[in-house]
Amino acid sequence: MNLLSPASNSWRQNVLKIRLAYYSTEKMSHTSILQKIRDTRPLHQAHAHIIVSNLSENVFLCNRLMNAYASCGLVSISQIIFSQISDKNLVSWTILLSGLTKNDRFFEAAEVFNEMMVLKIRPNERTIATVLPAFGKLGRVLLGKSVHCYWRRRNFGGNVFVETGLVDMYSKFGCMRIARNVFDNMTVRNVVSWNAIISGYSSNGYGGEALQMFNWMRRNGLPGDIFTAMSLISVEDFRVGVGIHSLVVRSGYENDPLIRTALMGSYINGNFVDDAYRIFEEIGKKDLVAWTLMLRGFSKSGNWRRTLEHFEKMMGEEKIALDYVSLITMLSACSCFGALEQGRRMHGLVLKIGLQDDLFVGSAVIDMYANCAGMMDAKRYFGGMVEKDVACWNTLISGYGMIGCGNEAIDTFLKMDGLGLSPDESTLVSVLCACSHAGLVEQGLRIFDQMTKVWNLIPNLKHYACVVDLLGRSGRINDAYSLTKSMHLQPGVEIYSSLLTACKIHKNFELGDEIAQKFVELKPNDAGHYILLSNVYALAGNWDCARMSRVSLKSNNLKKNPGLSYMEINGEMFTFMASQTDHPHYLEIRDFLQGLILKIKAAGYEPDTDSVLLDVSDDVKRDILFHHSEKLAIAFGLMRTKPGSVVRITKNLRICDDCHLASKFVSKVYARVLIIKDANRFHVFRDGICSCRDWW
DNA sequence: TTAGGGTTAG
Repeated sequence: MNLLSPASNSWRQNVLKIRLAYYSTEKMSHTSILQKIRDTRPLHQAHAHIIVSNLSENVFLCNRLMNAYASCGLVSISQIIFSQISDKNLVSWTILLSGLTKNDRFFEAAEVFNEMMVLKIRPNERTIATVLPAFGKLGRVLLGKSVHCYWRRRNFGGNVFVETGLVDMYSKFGCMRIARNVFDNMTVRNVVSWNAIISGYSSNGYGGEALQMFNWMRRNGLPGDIFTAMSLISVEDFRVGVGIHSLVVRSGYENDPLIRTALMGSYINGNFVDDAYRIFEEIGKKDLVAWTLMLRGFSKSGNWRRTLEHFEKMMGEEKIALDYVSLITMLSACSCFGALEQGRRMHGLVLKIGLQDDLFVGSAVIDMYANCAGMMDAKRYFGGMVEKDVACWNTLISGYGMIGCGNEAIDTFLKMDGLGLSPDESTLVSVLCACSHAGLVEQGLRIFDQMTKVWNLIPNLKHYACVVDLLGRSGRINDAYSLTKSMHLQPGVEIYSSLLTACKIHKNFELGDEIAQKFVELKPNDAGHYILLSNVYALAGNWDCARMSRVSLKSNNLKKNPGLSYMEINGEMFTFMASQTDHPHYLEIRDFLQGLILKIKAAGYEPDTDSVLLDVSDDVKRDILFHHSEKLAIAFGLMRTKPGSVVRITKNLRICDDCHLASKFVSKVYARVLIIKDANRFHVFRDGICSCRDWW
């Protein structure tokens, strides 16, 4: 640029204007979208000025403009400007990439990077640092690794931006060993580098390592910042216990909105919904994320009434505009509670908001119908989708699995494979699980065997857990146990709990005891696992160990989920809790249930007191069985629905042996079809027989 | 260069 040319003066003015616009928008990026729109005006004016002043050929100016547009979210204008620059330089490419990644358009960023490679444009350190997050978010492992190699070959030397980007990328791939290796070899590290490794460990479930790195960081004289606090909040060990809050208070970020929502999330994950709600209430201006988190909190804690009330408040009083995540959360809640009526309403909202082409929403709708209405409705929605991804197919396959249609699940799986859609890890979990529910042992084993050979998938712990379940439930416990010993992975809680379940079903207490020992060493932080352990001991008559397991449950600050059953009658949801005598309809239900028990006893039912795994008298056991939530729900359902109609119940835990037995008798004596969905699958009781053929 | 809410599995 010739500074003496007549244009130079106006050029300087324009640079000034653009800088002004740039800085104002930069500040705006943290505030509301409305303000952003208002402030793009000077930017458009500057842009217009550049065009009329014949300056649109100036690369420097165009690069600046692109950056300014991208910074306020108008990345598509950035792309147009880029396409019109005749002599693009490396900075233009880098700014385009940065605009795309800053606006979450990772796929396009990777495409642009590929185009650069094709055009033999060599990226520099800044370009690489810009594009690495995109590879991480997209899971483009090979591309990421090749860029890492390229950077090493070019021998640029240490660069904190690139190296931190690499740590973050490998963490997102789940390759913590490589991430750590890059981190350890860094000569210069800043707080961002530390945060990247800490967040990597914490998000990949290595809480201990995350804390270790945090301590090491502090020993290096770095106190950490808000990002460090965010990463530590999500550390698993912190969730259930001591010190999340005190750490945050000490860090001084307690009132930050992001920290607050992260805290809410960790309380919800630890099943401390009231603590989460306390934080929610303290937030002055609640955003969609906070509202959505509470929706999940209420539904996760099994409280449908509060879930729905919260949703109505969100829609009514607060006029919060729903987005796809909040709708998925609600659909998933409807699915858990078997709330068909509300589920249909959510389906309507999906159409109203125009999210019918969203694939995530699609899976959630299919799942809701599969759980509430049946496979016909699920299939109808699936059939109407313009585009279907692997997750949609997986949802359909697991739907078939839940109703015990193993062959349909396998057929759907083969159909998907035949269409050229490669199954992913979850597909295999869904299909293996479907085989397990249907008792299709040989078919399941064959699919598992073909995993590596045909679909190039390396079995993970979940796959092994499915196969262990498949073998164990069919009585091949020793085969299941040898599989866990021969696999290339360290067995986790899931594997041992599958084995324990098998030992419990087949009353193999000797092996059960051996596995229980290993199980205890793993210190599971899920209440359900301790209950299982306690039940296995109880069945073996080892009451001391059974009691100990329940004590460790308490000492680990874990809460057992109470047994809950739900029933929707004419759109109204009724909840029943085990042993709940203060239910508004309790007396009515109790009287009816007493008569019901007498009737089915006359038909041959005898309470299965072995299902009560507590060291109490038989009378107390019978009373506990009488008050199981399913039985209260069945009685209420028979009372409140028309003779001959189907009684639908959803249960949060797995149905117990005694309720399963009683349901069979009820279906025969009362000539009613009972459909009970438990935590695992559907049981359709008809004429004294269950669709699961007592295999569950 | 790092950060909060979501679907399919047991």
